[in-house]
Amino acid sequence: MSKAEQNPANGEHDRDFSVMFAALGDPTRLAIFDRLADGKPRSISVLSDDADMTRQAVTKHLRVLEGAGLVQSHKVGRESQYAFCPEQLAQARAYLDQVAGRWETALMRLKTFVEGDDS
Amino acid sequence: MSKAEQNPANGEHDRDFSVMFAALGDPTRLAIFDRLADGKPRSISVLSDDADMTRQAVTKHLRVLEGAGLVQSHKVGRESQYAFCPEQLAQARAYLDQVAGRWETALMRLKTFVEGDDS
DNA sequence: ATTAAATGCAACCAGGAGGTTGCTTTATGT
DNA sequence: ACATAAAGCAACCTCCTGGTTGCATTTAAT
Repeated sequence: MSKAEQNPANGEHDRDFSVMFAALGDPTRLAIFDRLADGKPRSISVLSDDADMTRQAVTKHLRVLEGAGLVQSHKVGRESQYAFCPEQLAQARAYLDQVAGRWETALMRLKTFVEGDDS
Repeated sequence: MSKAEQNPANGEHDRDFSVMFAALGDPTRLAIFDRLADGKPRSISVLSDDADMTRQAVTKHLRVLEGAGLVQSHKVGRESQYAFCPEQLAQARAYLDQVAGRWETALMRLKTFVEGDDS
C-alpha cells in the first residue's frame, strides 16, 4: 500500500513484523511459543511427545519460530534445545503499542474537534 | 500442544489469538491495518488505489482483517468504508504482555535460585 | 434515462504451508 | 561393540492462500 510503498523503510518495517506475526499466526506454533514462555528450554522430542502430529512437523514449526527470532536453539549432545527468546516479543509489543498510540491520539484530536475547540 | 490440549479452554484461547496474528501476518494486510490506525475510515477503492494489486485482492484482505475483528466495515451509499477497530488490538497487546510477564517472573525465579537464595 | 463509479460474486490458477513417510546420521547408554 | 534415542534430510501430498479475470449489481452523477 502507498504509505508503506512511498516510504521504502516502512515497507521493510511491515515485512519484518509480518514475519513475526505470521509465525504466531498458527495455533500449533502459538501453543509452542506459549509453552516455552516459562523459560525452560525443551528438546524437539519433548515438545513433540504430547503433540498430535509428527516430530518432523513440530521441527518445521520450531524452525519457523526460530526464523522469526521468537525462539533460539542450541544443540546439546544429540538433542537440540529450543528456548524462548524475548527480544522479538518486545519488538512486537512495541509495535502494537505504537499503533495503539497513533489511534488514541487520532481519537483525541477528533474528540476535541467535535467538542468545538476551535480556539 | 499438550498443555493447551489438556486444558480445552486454553486451546480455544490459542486458536482465537492465532487468527488475529495470522491476519497481521501478511505484509499487505499489516500495511492496511497500519494505515487505518489514524482512525479515518476508507473505502475499498481508496485503499486499492495505490496498491500494486487488484481491488479484489484488497477486498479479500479486508475481509480477513474484519474476520479477525481488527477492522470494521459499514456501507455508506454505494461504497463500503473500512475503519480501525481497537478492541482486538488491545486483546493482542494484553496477550503479549501476559506472555512477557510469565517469562519475566520465570527469569526472576531463576536468578534468585542461582544467586543461592536457599532460605 | 444513461453513463460511470464502487462493489459483489464466482471461477480459476500457481505456489506455499502444514503435514506425512522413509531413510540416514549422530550421540548415548550398556 | 551394539542397540537405541534424537534429530536431520528429502520427497511427496493436500489444501489453503493470495492473486487474477470476467461479469453482474447497486448507487451516484449528468
